[in-house]
Amino acid sequence: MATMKDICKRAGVSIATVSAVINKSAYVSPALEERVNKAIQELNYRPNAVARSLKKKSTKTIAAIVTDIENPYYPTMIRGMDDVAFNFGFSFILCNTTNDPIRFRNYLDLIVEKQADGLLLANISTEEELAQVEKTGLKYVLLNRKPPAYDKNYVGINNMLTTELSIKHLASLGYRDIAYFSGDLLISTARERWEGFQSGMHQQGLKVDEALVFHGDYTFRSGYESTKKLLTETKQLPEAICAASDLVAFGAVKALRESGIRIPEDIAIMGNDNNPFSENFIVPLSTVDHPKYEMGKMAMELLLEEIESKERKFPKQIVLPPSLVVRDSCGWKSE
Amino acid sequence: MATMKDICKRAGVSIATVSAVINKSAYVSPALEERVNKAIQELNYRPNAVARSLKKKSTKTIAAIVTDIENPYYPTMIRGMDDVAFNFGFSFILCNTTNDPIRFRNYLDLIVEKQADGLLLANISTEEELAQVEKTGLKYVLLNRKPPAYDKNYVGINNMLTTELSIKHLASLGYRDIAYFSGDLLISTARERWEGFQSGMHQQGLKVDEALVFHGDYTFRSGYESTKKLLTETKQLPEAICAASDLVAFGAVKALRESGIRIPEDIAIMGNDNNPFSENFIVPLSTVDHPKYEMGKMAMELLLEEIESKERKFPKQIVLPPSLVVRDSCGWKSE
DNA sequence: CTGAAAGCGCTAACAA
DNA sequence: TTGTTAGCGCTTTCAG
Repeated sequence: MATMKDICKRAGVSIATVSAVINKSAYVSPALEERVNKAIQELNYRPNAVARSLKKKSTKTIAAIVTDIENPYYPTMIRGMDDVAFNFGFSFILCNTTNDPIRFRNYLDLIVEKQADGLLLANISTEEELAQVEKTGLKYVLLNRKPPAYDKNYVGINNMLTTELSIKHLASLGYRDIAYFSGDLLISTARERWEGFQSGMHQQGLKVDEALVFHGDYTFRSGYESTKKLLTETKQLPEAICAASDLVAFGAVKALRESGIRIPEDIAIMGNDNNPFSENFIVPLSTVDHPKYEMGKMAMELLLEEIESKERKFPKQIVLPPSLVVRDSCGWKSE
Repeated sequence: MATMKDICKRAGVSIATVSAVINKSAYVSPALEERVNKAIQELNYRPNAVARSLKKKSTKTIAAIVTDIENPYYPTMIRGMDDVAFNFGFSFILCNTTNDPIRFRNYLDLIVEKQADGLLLANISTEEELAQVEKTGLKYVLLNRKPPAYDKNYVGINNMLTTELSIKHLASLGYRDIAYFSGDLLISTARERWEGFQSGMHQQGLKVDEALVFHGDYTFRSGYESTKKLLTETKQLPEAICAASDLVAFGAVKALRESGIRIPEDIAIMGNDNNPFSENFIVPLSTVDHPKYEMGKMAMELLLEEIESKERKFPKQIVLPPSLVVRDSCGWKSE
């Protein structure tokens, strides 16, 4: 690899001049600039970012930590991140913890050693995890999930509204007897959706039937099992199921169909998050769309702003709106 | 951030001693080692990897370039890569080109500037792209797709076998009249699957009906449109459709159902690649599983081996076997 | 406007 | 066994 020294020899100028033309950091006479550029071309020279980073104490790289890149929620978020990182000339280290806390710790160490300029975290749920992040001293922003009472930089969606919207939709279709399949309440988004369910029911003048709420997690399996339980425990089918995620709804649909129950004729089902496959699922799933791309994008923008500006910025929480997506799984109002 | 100098002051030793204990690169008396470790603890010191990289001319980072991280084929591959990178203490820069050639170029520049130790590429289809990669001078391995006649480091699957397996399965179920929905033949995997279809038909003593092959790409939309075309152009439905990807199969299923055609009763349909949602699709899709995780894993291993060993290794092509996954979309042999 | 030189944090000879 | 020192490739004063 050619270095700046090679360039200055070849161009017959000093190293400072080379630096000046590369970074446009000072006026250089057209003649010299020409010569330098020519040498750069000829030697196929590319500046060494490692050396520059050492000097400037900035690597222009951001790390993102995610628990499970195979969950289709994340690739879209990641694309949002990557798009803005790319536009800012930053690169982007991806860390997939597979939900392993020790792997999380190790990634954090790796990230400080590599001198990343900032950190994006999509799955921080506890104070302890947050404390570890704080300990790195890095600038960071959380997105999607957050620990209780967290009040620093964050971008997420209005999860409470997701379920309120769902209930409103269900109620408008005439359903009153509504089951809820909750996510894991240790996770902020699941707590918020659960609250939204309750307040939504309240707003619609409906009451929540404890026998009809099942606490599980966001997985397909959880939806499947909750449905099986529902089917055995309760004598009469509810009119509708409100699921905490599309995967949960998928699982429910599978179990329902195994019992010969038709959707939406016998029961309506509402998802949450608008999984890429919902549109073409067995029965196109009515759900609530989350702006995942924007989440990733804005989180990266927020972080980069924070990094590029010298002054300490005031913490900012950005909450994006979800939106109802009506497909077939809840039926249609008979006029 | 504390530096090595801070440590040596605090521990009252020389900087070389500190380096020796951190890297275990030389014997240090237990007493000194103790003192050094204590100082490291107290100052919460972490070595600066960029300084180390500058000196050692190795960054311990690998970049991966992928065209579309939202295609569920890739997250699994990426998990495979990340798992081994993590185990080797490497970190992992993700570059999502969104299929934009100029973005591809820019990523390549970024990657050489950042001094990545190696490069993983999942979507190289042309000589030109390959030439650009070669020009970086980096060690690399291709996976999944490759340019024609490429004979260097590669890991992929036996794509020809995927369609042969499909046809064999279809034939065993008694189908003879089989349509093929191809991917984009500019892509190596699509070419290989297409060849596999032809040779598979041949092996089963079946002949391919030109009127029944549709060239498109790997998308849902392509499957949908090919089916519409099939439905209008041909008077009689084939007995089965062999799709070049699961997404194509999904699109076909959608179009078929819109026309009231039942699967598998009226027509059988076979996917290819085993999308995570195929299992729970409208009709559970029979398909061919690709070992995506292993592909990512082995590609990263191959690359890391290459990097860690000094001698020039002999190029290696690893071809992994696909495997048939029988679900419901092709029906079952009536005893 | 251009060049010389110091130094970012670390490693690895080489000396002691 | 431990310490001194010269760079790695670049940026950035500061003189000229």
